[in-house]
Amino acid sequence: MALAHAIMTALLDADLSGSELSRDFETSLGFFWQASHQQIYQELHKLADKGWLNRREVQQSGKPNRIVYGLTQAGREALADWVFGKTRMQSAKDELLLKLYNLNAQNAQHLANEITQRREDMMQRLYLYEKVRRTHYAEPAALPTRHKGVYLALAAGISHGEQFLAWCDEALALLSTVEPA
Amino acid sequence: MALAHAIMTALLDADLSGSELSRDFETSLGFFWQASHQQIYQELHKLADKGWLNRREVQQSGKPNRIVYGLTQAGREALADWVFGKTRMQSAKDELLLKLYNLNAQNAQHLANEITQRREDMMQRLYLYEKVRRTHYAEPAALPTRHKGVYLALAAGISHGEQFLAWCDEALALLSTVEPA
DNA sequence: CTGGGCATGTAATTCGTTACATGATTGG
DNA sequence: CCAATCATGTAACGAATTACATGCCCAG
Repeated sequence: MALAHAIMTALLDADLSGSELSRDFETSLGFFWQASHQQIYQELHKLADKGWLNRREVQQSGKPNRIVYGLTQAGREALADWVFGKTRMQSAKDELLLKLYNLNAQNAQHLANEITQRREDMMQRLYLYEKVRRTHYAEPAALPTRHKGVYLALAAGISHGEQFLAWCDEALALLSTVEPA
Repeated sequence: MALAHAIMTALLDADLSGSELSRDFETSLGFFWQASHQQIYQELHKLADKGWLNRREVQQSGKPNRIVYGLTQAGREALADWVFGKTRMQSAKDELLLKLYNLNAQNAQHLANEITQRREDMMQRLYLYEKVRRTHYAEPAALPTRHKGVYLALAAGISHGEQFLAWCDEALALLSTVEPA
């Protein structure tokens, strides 16, 4: 049931449409939660049926109409309760590390390429995160309470990203010592 | 299909039974791949049917018999091929960070407790990882090729863990500035 | 000889992914 | 007008979780 709460969390600050939520799950929120647009649309229907979200259609000139969802009071309460429940999920699955277990002279170059690619993706992401930090969270201790939590999630993303870059460098250095087949 | 390859990877060095695999997925491998025993038993049957694993029963005095699985030649080849395919999964889902988005004066203490708990779990895990590194991977550049890959996965776990501890400290410090309700 | 734990498994349900569909809009 | 794109959605399938089941051995 965690996707439901992820969606409601994304709606705390602003009402959003399915595609806007989808984009959030690819960028900011995407660091610690992923969901496809298909999942999101399904879940939005379920949540609206449950009475945790309300739904309204917004006319747009020169664009398809958006269907915008917002938290109801019941939704806010369900979300607040959920925070006190048991926290279970902390899954991390990474095929790349699995593949490294299979390292040999034949595939070393291939794996090095994959790591290089990921390094670049992470740099890109870090650049965005750092920009957000500078512009909105320069002085964490002075933030309003809820924003402190958002800042901490951002900080987790940034420090994980920096650690990852360093690991990539170590990995590429070590892989370069593997003699090609 | 990645669970199949995770299991085969775990069987590269030694033949294992379902419960032994299960334990591996909780500890070493568990850092970047998780699987329940139910999933593992199901997948073992599938893989044996496919001819990628062989299966033999080992009599044990004073214990239930173990059913031990090992890679076949076909399994080794399928695994080697898989390394060259597209690497998609890098999912990370963490309810705790999601909950931090919902930070307020009421739940700050609860969240601080959860972070403290996770910090201790991670310390425990790091202690094990560091011990393995010291005893088996003291000089990475001198390792045989495949072990270099295993080392890199371990190194990813360790540096991620260290980063996480630092983040926990930052988080606890900032949470302590939230006035209780 | 019984209660608890371990190794192995099955079944039902929920969650997530892949593939496909539809209408409307904008760029060329 | 045609191709590409966006927003919304459905269907089928595969993966993962939850709940339950069975036999066997050990400790008390």
